[in-house]
Amino acid sequence: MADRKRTRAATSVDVARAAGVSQSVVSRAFSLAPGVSPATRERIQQAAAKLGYRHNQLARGLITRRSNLLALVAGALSNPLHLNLIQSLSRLAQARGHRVLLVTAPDEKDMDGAIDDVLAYMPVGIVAMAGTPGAAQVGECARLNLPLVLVGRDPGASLASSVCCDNEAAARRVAVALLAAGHRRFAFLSSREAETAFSMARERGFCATAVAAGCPAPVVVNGGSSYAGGYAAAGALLGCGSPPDAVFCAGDAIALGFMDAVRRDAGLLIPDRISVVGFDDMPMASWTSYELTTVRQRIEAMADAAIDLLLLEDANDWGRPTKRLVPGDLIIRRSARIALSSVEGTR
Amino acid sequence: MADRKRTRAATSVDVARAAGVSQSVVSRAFSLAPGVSPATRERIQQAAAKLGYRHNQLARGLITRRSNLLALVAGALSNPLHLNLIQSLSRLAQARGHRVLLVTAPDEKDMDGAIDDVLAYMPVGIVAMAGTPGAAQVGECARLNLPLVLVGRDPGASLASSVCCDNEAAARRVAVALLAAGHRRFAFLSSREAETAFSMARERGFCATAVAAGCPAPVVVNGGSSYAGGYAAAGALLGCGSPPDAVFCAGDAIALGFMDAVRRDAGLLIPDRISVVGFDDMPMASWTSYELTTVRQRIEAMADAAIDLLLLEDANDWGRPTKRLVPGDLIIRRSARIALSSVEGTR
DNA sequence: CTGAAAGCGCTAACAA
DNA sequence: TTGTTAGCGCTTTCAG
Repeated sequence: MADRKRTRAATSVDVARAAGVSQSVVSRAFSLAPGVSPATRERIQQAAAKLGYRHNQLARGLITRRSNLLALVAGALSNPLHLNLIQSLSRLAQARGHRVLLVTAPDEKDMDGAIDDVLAYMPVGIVAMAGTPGAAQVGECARLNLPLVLVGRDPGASLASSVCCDNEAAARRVAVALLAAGHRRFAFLSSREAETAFSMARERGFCATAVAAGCPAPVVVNGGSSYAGGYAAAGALLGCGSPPDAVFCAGDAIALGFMDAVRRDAGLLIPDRISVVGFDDMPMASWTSYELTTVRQRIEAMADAAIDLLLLEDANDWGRPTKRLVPGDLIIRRSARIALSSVEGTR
Repeated sequence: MADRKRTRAATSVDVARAAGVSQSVVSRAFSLAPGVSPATRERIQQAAAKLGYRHNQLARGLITRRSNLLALVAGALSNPLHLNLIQSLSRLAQARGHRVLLVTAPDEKDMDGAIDDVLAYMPVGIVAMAGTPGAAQVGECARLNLPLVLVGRDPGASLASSVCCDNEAAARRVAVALLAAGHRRFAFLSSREAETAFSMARERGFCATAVAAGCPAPVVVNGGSSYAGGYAAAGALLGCGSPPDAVFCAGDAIALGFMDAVRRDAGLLIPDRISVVGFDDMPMASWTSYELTTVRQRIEAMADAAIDLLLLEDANDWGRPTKRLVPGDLIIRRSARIALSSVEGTR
């Protein structure tokens, strides 16, 4: 019955006419601005509801010179945790009145194109994940005074803000716990081509602590960042001489692959003969086949910090880039000989 | 040097001035419309590049009455495959010149609010995943002539288009293969509160085929859709009387949980004493601890079909809703006693 | 092939 | 508290 032949959606002008007020009052009513009497506001709501009016975000963004979109630029999405991160980011952004514009880069190195084209939507800011934007793009954001925050990646020398798990500290904690349980011969399985900063930070914290305790320098094997990589690394690691008694992996997928290889091909008992520790705490880590001891990343907290930073920089002007570190939690399961008592207060 | 004190980004007017043409020619040049001489086009490109001009999508969307955003409304994101789906969707949409506006619903049932608010961005269309929009919202989209396609969910009686794995056919194929290998006592582990249509379609195809072959009706256990659910289901299933000799699970996570329970608690050999088959083919299914025989969903193909449908409906007017079924591939691994030869042509 | 002009639906001064 | 008015940056007739 309410469908006259109007083909276009209702606008604020229609609402104004229906409510018997001017269009600008309608605008104020919907932007929650002050200066509208409760009675008028009510009439406007009624009229709007009746007409099925919807606040046009494009028009709003155009005049405001800023959409309420938060651009999420993603590189190589591979880890199941990326899904949680996306979800948390989107949920939290929405709670603050923003929506997420998701742009995936063709590959991890090419986030720059993605950043560039998201600029056309005048977002409130950009969150970059699973990849690292190039210096040129970071600079461009700075020039435009557009908040940019990396999550899960170290910005290195660039001027972007970031929120990161405190990889190095967590890795040190792992080493300390392993040391306390009597392990001495360590190995570290790194991620990808070892170029990723987060993997290097984990390696650094772990190895430095082991060496400082008088152990031989851990063997570092680079087998790629996946299950297959971890599986393959086992061959390289266990084939020669005396195998390590504890291995720390740059990611859970690696650790799980390594465990499977150790059990199937080497026939070594975990953790009796060899302890393995992962990083991330993805869902599979807790499965009974693995019960992987690992470092949990607080994804939700990281998402929250990222949005916080973004909105904060949006309010103020670009200052120095901020770096926010979120601690990782050591989750003790059964893949490593670590006594719970040795890690008081890690959780 | 190029930074004069201009604080606002360059607009098409600036470019026009710099190139010595009118603004409308600039517009044509950038919307790839015909009717601009190569020479002029070149001059415009130069000027634009020099000024760092970016086509403002908000303004374009406003005048055009249609942004080039594709709204992706997601319910409960849980399965690792959801990440692939999001990624594929976004990649393919981008390839066609669109960008993805991601809106996550607070919970699976409440996609309606999400749909409602995405309408304010005048998207080209809406893709719904991991949840099912309510009838009211579907109707609203129809009224607005806005393409809506569900992926991975059956639209039931509603007027939305959909692209789905052909769950029933795949389930039948699983039953046939199991039957051919001599299995007779079947069980089906269903998903969630058994209300999800996709789980029911799998159950239907599987059970009907088993019964038609003269087997006793499969035992159906509902343990939730996760690893934990599958793990728990094993207790219920293996505790009483004669255990099944083959179990088909509504999802891989369930199957993996079930396998772990069978091996750890019941001590039964897989596949010698009991065959297990999953659905989805998530990455973990191929891990050597499991080597799960399962039905692979062609995520990429589904994403492609979804976008296709959307853009097609966008071009034409809303007609009858279309339903596109994408076949599932039976992937033979070692968790079930199925001879490869018995399933010719499934791949 | 190019230019002038009229808006898209909204916000934000400014006036009343 | 409300109304008037001038655009935001772009597409799109319609003339030249």
